[in-house]
Amino acid sequence: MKEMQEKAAHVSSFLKGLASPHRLLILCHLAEGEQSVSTLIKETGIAQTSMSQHLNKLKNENIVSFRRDHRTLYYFISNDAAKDVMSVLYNHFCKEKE
Amino acid sequence: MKEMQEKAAHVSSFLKGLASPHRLLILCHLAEGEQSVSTLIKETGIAQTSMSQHLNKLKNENIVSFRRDHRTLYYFISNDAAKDVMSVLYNHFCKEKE
DNA sequence: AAATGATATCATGAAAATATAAATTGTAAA
DNA sequence: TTTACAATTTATATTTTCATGATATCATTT
Repeated sequence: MKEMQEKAAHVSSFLKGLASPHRLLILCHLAEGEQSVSTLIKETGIAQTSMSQHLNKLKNENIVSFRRDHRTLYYFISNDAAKDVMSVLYNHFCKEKE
Repeated sequence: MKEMQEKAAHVSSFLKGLASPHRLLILCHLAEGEQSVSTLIKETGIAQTSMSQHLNKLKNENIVSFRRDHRTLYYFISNDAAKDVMSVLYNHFCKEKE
Protein backbone atom coordinates (compact mmCIF):
# COMPACT_ATOMS: atom_id res chain seq x y z
CA MET A 1 0.00 0.00 0.00
CA LYS A 2 3.05 2.29 0.41
CA GLU A 3 3.18 3.31 -3.22
CA MET A 4 -0.23 4.87 -3.11
CA GLN A 5 1.10 7.69 -0.97
CA GLU A 6 3.08 9.09 -3.87
CA LYS A 7 0.05 8.92 -6.08
CA ALA A 8 -2.35 10.39 -3.53
CA ALA A 9 -2.87 13.67 -5.36
CA HIS A 10 -3.57 11.95 -8.65
CA VAL A 11 -5.85 9.32 -7.15
CA SER A 12 -7.67 11.97 -5.16
CA SER A 13 -8.48 14.03 -8.22
CA PHE A 14 -9.62 10.88 -10.01
CA LEU A 15 -11.97 10.13 -7.10
CA LYS A 16 -13.23 13.71 -7.10
CA GLY A 17 -14.19 13.11 -10.70
CA LEU A 18 -16.59 10.41 -9.50
CA ALA A 19 -17.66 12.04 -6.24
CA SER A 20 -20.77 13.96 -7.24
CA PRO A 21 -24.38 12.72 -7.33
CA HIS A 22 -24.87 14.12 -10.81
CA ARG A 23 -21.69 12.61 -12.18
CA LEU A 24 -22.52 9.24 -10.64
CA LEU A 25 -25.91 9.44 -12.31
CA ILE A 26 -24.28 10.22 -15.63
CA LEU A 27 -21.86 7.33 -15.20
CA CYS A 28 -24.70 4.97 -14.33
CA HIS A 29 -26.27 5.77 -17.67
CA LEU A 30 -22.98 5.48 -19.52
CA ALA A 31 -22.34 2.14 -17.82
CA GLU A 32 -25.03 0.72 -20.07
CA GLY A 33 -23.34 2.00 -23.19
CA GLU A 34 -22.50 5.23 -24.96
CA GLN A 35 -25.10 8.00 -24.91
CA SER A 36 -25.52 11.32 -26.64
CA VAL A 37 -25.45 14.47 -24.54
CA SER A 38 -29.07 15.27 -25.31
CA THR A 39 -30.17 11.78 -24.27
CA LEU A 40 -28.26 12.11 -21.03
CA ILE A 41 -29.97 15.44 -20.39
CA LYS A 42 -33.40 13.93 -21.01
CA GLU A 43 -32.81 10.83 -18.92
CA THR A 44 -31.12 12.47 -15.94
CA GLY A 45 -32.90 15.81 -15.86
CA ILE A 46 -29.60 17.62 -15.40
CA ALA A 47 -29.53 21.12 -16.94
CA GLN A 48 -27.68 21.55 -20.22
CA THR A 49 -24.92 23.81 -18.94
CA SER A 50 -24.41 21.69 -15.88
CA MET A 51 -24.27 18.51 -17.97
CA SER A 52 -21.63 20.02 -20.20
CA GLN A 53 -19.51 21.01 -17.22
CA HIS A 54 -19.81 17.61 -15.61
CA LEU A 55 -18.88 15.86 -18.84
CA ASN A 56 -15.95 18.22 -19.18
CA LYS A 57 -14.74 17.32 -15.71
CA LEU A 58 -15.09 13.61 -16.43
CA LYS A 59 -13.20 14.13 -19.68
CA ASN A 60 -10.40 16.03 -17.92
CA GLU A 61 -9.97 13.13 -15.51
CA ASN A 62 -9.86 10.76 -18.48
CA ILE A 63 -12.88 8.94 -17.15
CA VAL A 64 -14.95 9.43 -20.30
CA SER A 65 -14.26 10.05 -23.97
CA PHE A 66 -16.59 10.87 -26.86
CA ARG A 67 -17.02 10.45 -30.59
CA ARG A 68 -18.88 12.76 -32.91
CA ASP A 69 -21.58 11.66 -35.35
CA HIS A 70 -22.78 14.66 -37.34
CA ARG A 71 -23.97 17.22 -34.80
CA THR A 72 -24.24 14.76 -31.96
CA LEU A 73 -21.55 13.80 -29.47
CA TYR A 74 -21.68 10.35 -27.95
CA TYR A 75 -19.92 9.94 -24.62
CA PHE A 76 -18.70 6.69 -23.13
CA ILE A 77 -16.68 5.48 -20.14
CA SER A 78 -13.10 5.03 -21.28
CA ASN A 79 -11.39 4.20 -18.00
CA ASP A 80 -11.00 0.76 -16.48
CA ALA A 81 -10.33 2.05 -12.98
CA ALA A 82 -13.60 3.97 -13.12
CA LYS A 83 -15.46 0.88 -14.32
CA ASP A 84 -13.98 -1.20 -11.51
CA VAL A 85 -14.76 1.40 -8.86
CA MET A 86 -18.33 1.68 -10.14
CA SER A 87 -18.64 -2.08 -9.95
CA VAL A 88 -17.41 -2.14 -6.33
CA LEU A 89 -19.83 0.64 -5.44
CA TYR A 90 -22.65 -1.23 -7.10
CA ASN A 91 -21.89 -4.38 -5.15
CA HIS A 92 -21.68 -2.62 -1.81
CA PHE A 93 -24.42 -0.03 -2.07
CA CYS A 94 -26.91 -1.22 -4.66
CA LYS A 95 -27.08 -4.98 -4.55
CA GLU A 96 -29.91 -6.82 -2.86
CA LYS A 97 -28.85 -8.56 0.31
CA GLU A 98 -30.40 -12.01 0.81
CA MET B 1 -26.74 -0.31 -12.71
CA LYS B 2 -30.16 1.40 -12.39
CA GLU B 3 -30.36 1.11 -8.64
CA MET B 4 -27.29 3.21 -8.12
CA GLN B 5 -29.17 6.29 -9.24
CA GLU B 6 -31.28 6.28 -6.09
CA LYS B 7 -28.20 5.92 -3.98
CA ALA B 8 -26.19 8.55 -5.81
CA ALA B 9 -26.21 11.09 -2.98
CA HIS B 10 -25.11 8.51 -0.42
CA VAL B 11 -22.44 6.98 -2.63
CA SER B 12 -21.19 10.43 -3.58
CA SER B 13 -20.66 11.46 0.02
CA PHE B 14 -18.90 8.16 0.70
CA LEU B 15 -16.55 8.86 -2.23
CA LYS B 16 -15.96 12.40 -1.02
CA GLY B 17 -14.80 10.84 2.21
CA LEU B 18 -12.01 9.15 0.27
CA ALA B 19 -11.34 11.93 -2.22
CA SER B 20 -8.59 13.93 -0.54
CA PRO B 21 -4.84 13.40 -0.78
CA HIS B 22 -4.49 13.64 2.98
CA ARG B 23 -7.28 11.21 3.70
CA LEU B 24 -5.93 8.75 1.15
CA LEU B 25 -2.56 8.99 2.88
CA ILE B 26 -4.20 8.31 6.23
CA LEU B 27 -6.08 5.36 4.80
CA CYS B 28 -2.90 3.95 3.27
CA HIS B 29 -1.39 3.85 6.73
CA LEU B 30 -4.51 2.40 8.29
CA ALA B 31 -4.61 -0.25 5.56
CA GLU B 32 -1.64 -1.84 7.30
CA GLY B 33 -3.43 -1.97 10.62
CA GLU B 34 -4.76 0.30 13.35
CA GLN B 35 -2.70 3.36 14.28
CA SER B 36 -2.84 5.96 17.01
CA VAL B 37 -3.53 9.56 16.05
CA SER B 38 -0.06 10.66 17.13
CA THR B 39 1.59 7.94 15.06
CA LEU B 40 -0.46 8.98 12.04
CA ILE B 41 0.64 12.57 12.56
CA LYS B 42 4.31 11.58 12.73
CA GLU B 43 4.17 9.28 9.73
CA THR B 44 2.12 11.48 7.43
CA GLY B 45 3.30 14.94 8.47
CA ILE B 46 -0.28 16.20 8.53
CA ALA B 47 -0.88 18.95 11.12
CA GLN B 48 -2.60 17.90 14.31
CA THR B 49 -5.80 19.90 13.88
CA SER B 50 -6.10 18.89 10.28
CA MET B 51 -5.59 15.23 11.16
CA SER B 52 -8.38 15.41 13.70
CA GLN B 53 -10.74 16.95 11.18
CA HIS B 54 -9.90 14.39 8.53
CA LEU B 55 -10.40 11.52 10.97
CA ASN B 56 -13.69 13.05 11.99
CA LYS B 57 -14.82 13.17 8.39
CA LEU B 58 -13.81 9.55 7.83
CA LYS B 59 -15.66 8.61 11.01
CA ASN B 60 -18.79 10.45 9.89
CA GLU B 61 -18.78 8.50 6.66
CA ASN B 62 -18.38 5.27 8.66
CA ILE B 63 -15.13 4.60 6.89
CA VAL B 64 -13.07 4.37 10.09
CA SER B 65 -13.73 3.61 13.74
CA PHE B 66 -11.50 3.84 16.80
CA ARG B 67 -10.89 2.32 20.22
CA ARG B 68 -9.41 4.06 23.23
CA ASP B 69 -6.50 2.76 25.24
CA HIS B 70 -5.82 5.16 28.14
CA ARG B 71 -5.17 8.55 26.56
CA THR B 72 -4.55 7.22 23.11
CA LEU B 73 -7.08 6.62 20.36
CA TYR B 74 -6.39 3.92 17.82
CA TYR B 75 -8.13 4.32 14.48
CA PHE B 76 -8.81 1.57 11.98
CA ILE B 77 -10.67 1.06 8.70
CA SER B 78 -14.08 -0.36 9.51
CA ASN B 79 -15.72 -0.36 6.10
CA ASP B 80 -15.56 -3.11 3.51
CA ALA B 81 -16.55 -0.87 0.62
CA ALA B 82 -13.67 1.45 1.48
CA LYS B 83 -11.26 -1.48 1.64
CA ASP B 84 -12.43 -2.72 -1.75
CA VAL B 85 -12.20 0.69 -3.36
CA MET B 86 -8.71 1.16 -1.94
CA SER B 87 -7.75 -2.19 -3.37
CA VAL B 88 -9.05 -1.27 -6.82
CA LEU B 89 -7.18 2.03 -6.66
CA TYR B 90 -4.02 0.26 -5.62
CA ASN B 91 -4.27 -2.16 -8.53
CA HIS B 92 -4.89 0.54 -11.10
CA PHE B 93 -2.66 3.35 -9.93
CA CYS B 94 0.09 1.83 -7.80
CA LYS B 95 0.91 -1.60 -9.14
CA GLU B 96 3.96 -2.18 -11.30
CA LYS B 97 3.12 -2.87 -14.89
CA GLU B 98 5.26 -5.56 -16.54
C1' DA C 1 -25.51 32.47 -46.50
C1' DA C 2 -28.96 32.36 -43.11
C1' DA C 3 -31.34 29.63 -39.74
C1' DT C 4 -31.43 25.69 -36.70
C1' DG C 5 -29.85 22.18 -33.54
C1' DA C 6 -26.36 20.28 -30.38
C1' DT C 7 -23.13 21.39 -27.36
C1' DA C 8 -19.49 24.22 -25.16
C1' DT C 9 -17.75 28.42 -22.89
C1' DC C 10 -17.98 32.47 -19.93
C1' DA C 11 -19.40 35.05 -15.87
C1' DT C 12 -21.29 35.09 -11.42
C1' DG C 13 -22.79 33.87 -6.87
C1' DA C 14 -23.69 30.55 -3.26
C1' DA C 15 -22.24 26.52 -0.77
C1' DA C 16 -18.72 23.17 0.66
C1' DA C 17 -13.93 21.79 1.63
C1' DT C 18 -9.40 22.70 3.61
C1' DA C 19 -5.68 24.55 6.45
C1' DT C 20 -4.21 27.12 10.32
C1' DA C 21 -4.36 29.10 14.96
C1' DA C 22 -6.42 29.29 19.52
C1' DA C 23 -9.02 27.38 23.12
C1' DT C 24 -11.04 23.21 25.32
C1' DT C 25 -11.78 18.51 26.99
C1' DG C 26 -10.55 14.19 28.92
C1' DT C 27 -7.23 10.93 30.91
C1' DA C 28 -3.46 9.83 33.62
C1' DA C 29 0.67 10.80 36.39
C1' DA C 30 3.21 13.51 39.92
C1' DT D 1 -5.19 18.51 42.93
C1' DT D 2 -2.08 20.30 39.84
C1' DT D 3 0.30 19.32 35.72
C1' DA D 4 1.10 17.27 31.33
C1' DC D 5 -0.30 14.84 27.34
C1' DA D 6 -3.53 13.26 23.55
C1' DA D 7 -6.97 14.60 20.99
C1' DT D 8 -11.18 17.41 19.77
C1' DT D 9 -13.67 21.70 19.00
C1' DT D 10 -14.22 26.40 17.53
C1' DA D 11 -13.26 30.33 14.60
C1' DT D 12 -11.64 32.13 10.38
C1' DA D 13 -9.67 32.82 5.82
C1' DT D 14 -8.83 30.69 1.42
C1' DT D 15 -9.92 27.80 -2.24
C1' DT D 16 -12.81 24.76 -4.74
C1' DT D 17 -17.15 23.13 -6.34
C1' DC D 18 -21.59 23.64 -8.32
C1' DA D 19 -25.72 25.62 -10.53
C1' DT D 20 -27.61 29.11 -13.41
C1' DG D 21 -28.11 32.44 -17.14
C1' DA D 22 -26.21 34.44 -21.21
C1' DT D 23 -23.49 33.90 -25.11
C1' DA D 24 -20.71 31.52 -28.50
C1' DT D 25 -19.29 27.71 -31.59
C1' DC D 26 -19.69 24.28 -34.89
C1' DA D 27 -22.01 21.18 -37.99
C1' DT D 28 -26.06 20.66 -40.73
C1' DT D 29 -30.13 21.93 -43.30
C1' DT D 30 -32.80 25.20 -45.99
